[in-house]
Amino acid sequence: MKLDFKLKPMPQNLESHRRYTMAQRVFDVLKQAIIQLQLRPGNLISEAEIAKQLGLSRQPVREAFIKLADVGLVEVRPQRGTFVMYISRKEVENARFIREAIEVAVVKKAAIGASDEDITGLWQLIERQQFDDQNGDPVSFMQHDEEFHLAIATAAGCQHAWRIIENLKAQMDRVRFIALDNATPLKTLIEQHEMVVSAVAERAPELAGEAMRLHLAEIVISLPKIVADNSEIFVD
Amino acid sequence: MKLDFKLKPMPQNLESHRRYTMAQRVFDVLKQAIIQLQLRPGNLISEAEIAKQLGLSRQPVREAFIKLADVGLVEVRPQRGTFVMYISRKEVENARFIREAIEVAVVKKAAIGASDEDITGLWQLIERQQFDDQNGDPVSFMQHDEEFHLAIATAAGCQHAWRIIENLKAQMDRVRFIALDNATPLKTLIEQHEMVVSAVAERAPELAGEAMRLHLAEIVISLPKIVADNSEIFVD
DNA sequence: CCCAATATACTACCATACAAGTTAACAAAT
DNA sequence: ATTTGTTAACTTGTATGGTAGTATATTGGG
Repeated sequence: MKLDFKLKPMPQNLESHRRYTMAQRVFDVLKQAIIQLQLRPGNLISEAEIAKQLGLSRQPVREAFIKLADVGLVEVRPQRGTFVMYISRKEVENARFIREAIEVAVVKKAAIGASDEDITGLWQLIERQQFDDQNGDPVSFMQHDEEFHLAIATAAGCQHAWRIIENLKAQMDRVRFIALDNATPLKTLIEQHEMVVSAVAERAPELAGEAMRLHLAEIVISLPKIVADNSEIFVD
Repeated sequence: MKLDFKLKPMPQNLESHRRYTMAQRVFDVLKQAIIQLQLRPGNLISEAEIAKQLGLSRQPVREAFIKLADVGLVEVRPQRGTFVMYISRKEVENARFIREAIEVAVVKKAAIGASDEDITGLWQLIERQQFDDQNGDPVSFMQHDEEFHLAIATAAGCQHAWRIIENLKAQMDRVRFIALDNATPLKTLIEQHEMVVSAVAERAPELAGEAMRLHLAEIVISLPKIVADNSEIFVD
């Protein structure tokens, strides 16, 4: 298989350098490659080959594989190979369910405890999303969307929750990557974000929770069409 | 440091044998050792030493360390060592919060969709817990408790949720291990379980959710005393 | 032509060796 | 006595070699 991704440059900051091991860097690179479908479901990726392409030994690659398997992006089959997992509709729905449970609880907490500065920050993030929409820049929007959800968790004092959600999102992000153009218009998503922040600003936990629930249900609506258009990379 | 744990025997079933790697076995052993405080917070555990004690090379031990670090039971400090993490009150509460969010959502789903056989099974598990209580066998109870929560997830069609909860539980299980004798009487916990199953049997999602919420709040009540009695292994 | 036995070319798992960084102890100089 | 420089004994990170299992191609017999 032909690949052409490279490791990101090592950060100059020597302090963070120490903890940013090769294995972690390989994990980051491969995760992005999988989410952006450069590595497609079903592809075989071998320790040796990836190692050669990235110019290092099999060891750090192996550790990256193990982490990718934990997140559910690849399957390591001993003595057989490591394969990019197909996108499972069922797994996507499972991830969505857990994410909904967590994020609804988190946003309720945010509605109770967020500071005025937190809320101002949320509105600012929405403004940037509107800017992305006007510019027709869905990639930038996807990033600001992530920042938005993280900001809510932070406002609720639940940054810890993001560690979990981040892994769940991996399952959903491949779907969202496909959907960048042809799915729910950004305008709709932004309006849902506005509903959430409005409820938080009004200190209305239940309302905020329901707004978030509605927002996270969006992927369920868009999924059938995406599956129909890309059935070769789905299972279930 | 002196240790005396051993690897569990390899399962005879050759099919599962293939996937049960040494690294996984080491992970299981060390996780239990940490939860049961044989490896105490602050202890240094080195790849080489554990490897020697288990009769393996550093490689599988290293992979186990990485997984333990992901779960938050140890901290790997490059070129310094790997240390058993102190129990963080904050992290315990964080884990409890996420677990509550997930399990409440799951039990609501169970109340809607559980089959009659599922509910019968839940009552049976409670009977076993009552048996454990009468026998004064808290270790057995702890296991049946775990089975109970898993059974609810299964009844809701949410076994996938257990993967997440299992990791969160690691944080809480050390606390529960300490609390085996001196904390909440098992009778109280069992009554809470009964409340949950009753609500599920009545197909009352909201009631079931609240019963579960109350049950999971129990650790918050017992935590302060446990921290006071064991402050040397806690931080925050 | 078809099928079975066999060789070959992979794979991941584990063991071992080396490299680079940290810590602590100890010796020498101030 | 205090500080500084050096050394030695650790640590984890990375590289490489060997082993066992699997899949595929190939070959030999029907």
